[in-house]
Amino acid sequence: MSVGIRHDDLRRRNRAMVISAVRRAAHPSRTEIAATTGLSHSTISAISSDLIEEGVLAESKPSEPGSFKRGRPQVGLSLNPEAATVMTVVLSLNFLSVAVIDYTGQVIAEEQRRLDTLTMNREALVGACIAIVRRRLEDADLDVRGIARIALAIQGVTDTHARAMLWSPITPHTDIPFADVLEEEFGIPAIVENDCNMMAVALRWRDPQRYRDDFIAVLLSHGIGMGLVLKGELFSGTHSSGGEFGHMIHRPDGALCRCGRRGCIEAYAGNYAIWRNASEMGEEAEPVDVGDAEMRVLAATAREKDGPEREAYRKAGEALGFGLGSLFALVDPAPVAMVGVSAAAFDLIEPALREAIAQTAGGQHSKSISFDTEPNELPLIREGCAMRALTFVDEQIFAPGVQARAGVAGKNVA
Amino acid sequence: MSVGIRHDDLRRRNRAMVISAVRRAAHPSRTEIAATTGLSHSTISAISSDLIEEGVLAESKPSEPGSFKRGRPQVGLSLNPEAATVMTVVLSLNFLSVAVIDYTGQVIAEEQRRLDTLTMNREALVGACIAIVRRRLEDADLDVRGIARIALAIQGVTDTHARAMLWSPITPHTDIPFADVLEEEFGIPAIVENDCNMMAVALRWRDPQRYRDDFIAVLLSHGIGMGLVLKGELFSGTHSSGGEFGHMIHRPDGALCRCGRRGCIEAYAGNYAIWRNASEMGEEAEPVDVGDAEMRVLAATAREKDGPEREAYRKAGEALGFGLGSLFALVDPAPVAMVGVSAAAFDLIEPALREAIAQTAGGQHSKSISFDTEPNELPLIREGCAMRALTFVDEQIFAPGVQARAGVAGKNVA
DNA sequence: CAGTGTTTTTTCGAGGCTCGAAAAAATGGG
DNA sequence: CCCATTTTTTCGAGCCTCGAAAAAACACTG
Repeated sequence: MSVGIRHDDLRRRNRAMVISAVRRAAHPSRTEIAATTGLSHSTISAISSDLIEEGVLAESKPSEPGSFKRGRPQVGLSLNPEAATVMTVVLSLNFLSVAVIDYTGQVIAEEQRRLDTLTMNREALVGACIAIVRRRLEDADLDVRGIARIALAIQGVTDTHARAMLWSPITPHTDIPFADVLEEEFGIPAIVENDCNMMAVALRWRDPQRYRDDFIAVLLSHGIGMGLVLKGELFSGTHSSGGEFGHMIHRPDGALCRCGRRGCIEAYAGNYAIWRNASEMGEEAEPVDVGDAEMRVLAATAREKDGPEREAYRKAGEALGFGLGSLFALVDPAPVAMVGVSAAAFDLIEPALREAIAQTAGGQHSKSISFDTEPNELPLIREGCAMRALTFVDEQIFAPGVQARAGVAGKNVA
Repeated sequence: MSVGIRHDDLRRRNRAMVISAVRRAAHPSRTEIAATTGLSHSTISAISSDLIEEGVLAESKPSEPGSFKRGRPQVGLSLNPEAATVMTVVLSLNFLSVAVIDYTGQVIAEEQRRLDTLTMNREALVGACIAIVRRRLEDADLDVRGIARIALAIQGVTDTHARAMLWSPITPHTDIPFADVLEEEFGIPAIVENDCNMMAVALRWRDPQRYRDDFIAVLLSHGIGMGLVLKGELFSGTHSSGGEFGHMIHRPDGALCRCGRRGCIEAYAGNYAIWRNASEMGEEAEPVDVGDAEMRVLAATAREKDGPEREAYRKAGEALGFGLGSLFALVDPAPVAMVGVSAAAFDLIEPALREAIAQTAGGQHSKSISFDTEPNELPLIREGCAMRALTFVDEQIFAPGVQARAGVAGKNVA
């Protein structure tokens, strides 16, 4: 069942720890790393000199530029930007975006493309991804071997091993093994991740103070998604992907959801749901995709006068509030980030949301629930995706298990 | 943040692993342990001879009595029953139960007592627990030092560190620091755990085949509780206790719940809810405690004729079904164990439950959801509690961190 | 500008742990 | 009674981390 710790694992894990400490902090000194990891100075010294020699880390100026301290000045450690390069692919509704990222997380090159994901056939969709990746590789004048990992983020359900998209609202096709396809095509290890999970990862890197061990990222867009971090770890469902928060049941036998079921949270709070409630089309109306601009107009109208538009946002708030309340019955309250177009309309949503949450088990500790908003999800998803890919490089290439070490490290550490 | 692995941790963890392997399997040989842990024979040999010398393990007959294999016969390892003794305290509605357990998990002595938990004052409740523990200690002719740990299971919300009961339906009092009280009184380290979590722990020990890495234990009793195991670990809320499944919202502004809120699952599926629906008292009726015998009569009536009783169970099933469906939107479907009086009436609950679950996101994979029933929760809770206490002994006393080692191990390893 | 104090980093030997190989132990089969 | 077979122990090698001490690098002082 659980496996014992071998002697070689020790170094591996501690290497990974040093790398992650350097990635997290800005130019930490060896002494600072020793303090945060709890390892001795000698160990940190040994590991970091190894890593510098291998070209993973580099020495840089100390963290505090104006340090007027007495003794020997600290030498800051930083990631070597050229240690590895990764690629991110973000596939969302009618939109495909690719970026080449250096080892420090800086964007080297990028390309974005509109495409009609809903109507494309399977081969065209997969082909579009492959084509854009290939174009970036060629344009950036990069050797295929120069890319260490590819991470693909997609809206919908992915499998446990981050290898395939099982189901997605952006395409009628199911079970597309993107990771295998990309690996076969380019020979580069690839992973497939849920977009909301990547949002959560990005939030943690952006603001580690606020988004620390426990928090929730909710995507308010066409659909409702969620990325959940509990006890410092991404909480993905055991088999498939991130929690399908949007498809928790708000009202049994309630409004028609895009997924074909009834009463889902999304059927009240998704863009299409807000839209059809605002236009008084009824809860049975076929879900339509509404543009971001139209949603902004809708929000403006709702702010202006008390009509069906305002009521639509109220209903959305209510659904989200009861949903979060039920969620908080299971996992204790935590900070929430609202992301996506409708997050820009959170002022319209919040009152009903808070009222609903107060009527639930989560309401007791409503103080610890605070909301933050971020209207633009795409940059967030890409950032998270990049960090995910880089973390894989950190762990798999630069602090690999015994078997992987010789082979992979050899060709990537240049 | 995350802490590096020290060199001493290695032995500690591997010791813990060997102990747990012996506890899990029936008389495993050293070779078998080497296979399951992935450690080398030499390491297992060294660790187990240490443990035998310390009196934690003992050699016994091989696992397969009729082993006619060729070579040197395997020597089975087993736990030394006298290595340590623990105590379990289970506090439930109007009932207090204490047991003394040896290191293998066998019950040495026990005592049970009725008491009126709902009306007792705070001091009386705490005093009753102390008194029954003291009596067991004296009767069993045990030195206080002979008990290594006390584990107390209670219905309700406990704090993260397993030290206090924060809130419970069995008493009006809140924030009772049972662990501190017991430690102060007897000088024995104590922990406080949620009853449903202990049910889940026990199920895992009873049937590791079925209840392995992911499963759900649902308590169908006065209230509705849940113990959730995900990825092989008990999933407790981040701050407080196990998921308050019973207080997820089934119908916004719905039936009156014992917790004062409206529309909770419990307000449809708790004993009192089934009772008041069966007696057609309306969903506003004040919750009353219904005896187990009365519930059994109710179930029998419901089986006999199609009246309000049957409808009450149908409503309970519907609430549980939508609740599980919402849960399965977050954590992928897993086997469910229904425990408690109303689990004996699961035949009445199941049809509506399945129908509801089919209308939710969880319904897609309904194949992987299977139900098992266990009408009697008390033995399960006590078993889980015992295993919890013993696991603590395994990890904290017999495979302790560096600082704890000298002091504690000295007086307990006899 | 040399000496002193302070802090960071490296060096070095000690102690522990796990591992693989070989030896020892324990048994059935011929 | 010896051999084949399997389990368990023994032993030396190789790593890894640690603590202490040394070395390095700078600020401050007079």
